[in-house]
Amino acid sequence: MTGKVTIKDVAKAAGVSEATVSRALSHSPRVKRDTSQKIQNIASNLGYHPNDLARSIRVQQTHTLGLIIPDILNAFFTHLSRAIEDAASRAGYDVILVNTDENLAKEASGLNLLLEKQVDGVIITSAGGPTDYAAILGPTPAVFVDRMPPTPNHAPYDRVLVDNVQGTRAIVSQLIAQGATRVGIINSAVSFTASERLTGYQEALTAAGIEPDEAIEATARTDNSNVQQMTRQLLINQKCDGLFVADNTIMQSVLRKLPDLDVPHLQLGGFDDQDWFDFLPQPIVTARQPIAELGQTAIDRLVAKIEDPDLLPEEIRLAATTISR
Amino acid sequence: MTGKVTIKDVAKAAGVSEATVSRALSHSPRVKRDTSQKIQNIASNLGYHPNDLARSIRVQQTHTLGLIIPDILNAFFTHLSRAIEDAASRAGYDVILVNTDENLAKEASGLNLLLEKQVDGVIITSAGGPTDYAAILGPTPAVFVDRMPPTPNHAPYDRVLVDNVQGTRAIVSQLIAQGATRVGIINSAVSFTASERLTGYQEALTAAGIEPDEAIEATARTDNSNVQQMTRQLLINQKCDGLFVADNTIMQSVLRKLPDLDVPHLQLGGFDDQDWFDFLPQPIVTARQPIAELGQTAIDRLVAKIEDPDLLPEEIRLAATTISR
DNA sequence: GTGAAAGCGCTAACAA
DNA sequence: TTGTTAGCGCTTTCAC
Repeated sequence: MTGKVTIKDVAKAAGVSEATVSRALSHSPRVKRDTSQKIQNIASNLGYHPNDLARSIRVQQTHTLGLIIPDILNAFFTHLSRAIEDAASRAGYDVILVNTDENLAKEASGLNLLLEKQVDGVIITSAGGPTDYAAILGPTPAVFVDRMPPTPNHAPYDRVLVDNVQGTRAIVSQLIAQGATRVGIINSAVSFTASERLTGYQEALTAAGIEPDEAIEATARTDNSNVQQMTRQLLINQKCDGLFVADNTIMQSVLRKLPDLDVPHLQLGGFDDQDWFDFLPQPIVTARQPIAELGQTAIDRLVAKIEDPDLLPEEIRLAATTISR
Repeated sequence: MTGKVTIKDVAKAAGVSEATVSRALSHSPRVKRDTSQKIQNIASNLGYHPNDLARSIRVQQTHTLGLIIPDILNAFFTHLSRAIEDAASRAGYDVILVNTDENLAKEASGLNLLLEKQVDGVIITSAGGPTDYAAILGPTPAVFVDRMPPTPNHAPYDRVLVDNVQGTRAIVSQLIAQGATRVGIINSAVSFTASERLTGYQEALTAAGIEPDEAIEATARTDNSNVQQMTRQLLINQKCDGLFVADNTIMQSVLRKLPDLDVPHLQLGGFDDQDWFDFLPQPIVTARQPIAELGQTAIDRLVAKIEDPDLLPEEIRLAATTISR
């Protein structure tokens, strides 16, 4: 916490009361121009920085939001947090970020940390546990983004989600259109995402007159440690000529395995686009998620809820765009 | 800012004074076991979250650090901030991040924001302007990481930097060892980085008995908008058979241009490693920066400086590792 | 082992 | 247009 100069020092130096300094610094019209000007100068000369903590505690608002994500190193979340920060900034809020690494304990302690810092609201990418968010959050507004909590009659929070079913269906249909006849799936360990993407996958198969086959529906571990082996299993043993991969971290493991496998005609598709996919020798069909809109919408809803706590929660679905290379 | 339940509520419910609650919650030994236990329970039942703002203002410390980086979307900074956050967390500090987009005004306002939030210290990747950091920071401890400010007799701050000269020299030497005879450079727009990397580049040429040629020393714009054209200029017009690229964002533009150029035997090298370079058809020689150590060292120095303001600043150089593919 | 009271830096009535 | 005062939620002497 910085050394020192407080409003009192400025007041003293300017020969006015603290109240007047406060008014001058917030450009209140109720202070004379000269006085105001003089105070500004003195403040700046003294290197005065208003203490936002004191201010927040007084006005009961921090104009700060909390953001809970699994891991900033995951490219999807890198982009999502930047989008959220930009949107928040436009709305006049700062954001504090917490990485959970999909760990429920870290998520809970991160939430507590944010609440102790008195954030005005939080945006959560749920780690998907049985966490009782309402109990932790109390009256603090929240919105879930990208993933919903698995509560049965879900809590009174907004949800801003991608249409995973539609997105996956489109990709898998595209793989089939490109000639794949037997499309396997390596699904995500994140249950919310996984179940929706599995549905989309199965719908696409059914729509093409293909019977889903459980033998080629695999699920990655959280750390993806089994993905390379699954890739071999699906592409070699099960002779899949198409493969849908549920997220970008799994895709990375798959790409690492492919050169060993000699499957030049594989039709490969996955959720989450990354710009370096352009550079791959192997074409990939992906779903580009509407990240900027996700962030903007989440902030819009959260700010609305902060300003009007009685606002009823909604579930908003945004469409993903298919990209073929 | 969350609704409500304060230490006063807990005190009332427990039939004790606020002071006792405060002691109980901070596990002071000066409160009876039963009392303490009872208070803990009541607090938890009431959903009490201590107000960290009030606490910070009272104890004059926020155990929060500020981090100023150009852009979290740049993979190097994504990793750096995660490393810094992890190291900070281990040391008992939270961190608030600000993106500057290499914009001096944003850097200055971001710094002010952090100071108003009363951070105990800041870590800065300098945008490289003539900013008078000492004037803005006042007594707040700071350490520069990755890039130093261009002040002549530099301010009393620690600097944790990568050995750009050594790193670049190693890469360019490797390109030559692999057969390149005419190695061009596309340098960074960031002046600190650029000048050091240029030195390393020239040293490698000289060491190999090659005369540096200004005609093949180019500099990218901040937004890299001229990189593709420069790539053509160097590889086609100037007939370079080797190319050193000063950072990962420039590399991305170069990679986008290469397929147009038909230069299969190009020896390509660049600073900043990315794991997806493994998947490229084109091999690349890179310098892997010691990001985790960079973050840990920066935090170590900053925390030391917070605890002992009289600590003398140092400049620490960490070596980069060359990776050939 | 516990309570009363002061005060961190600020803003917002209320007065003047 | 400016000053006085109270108080936000917390910790910390200083009493008892």
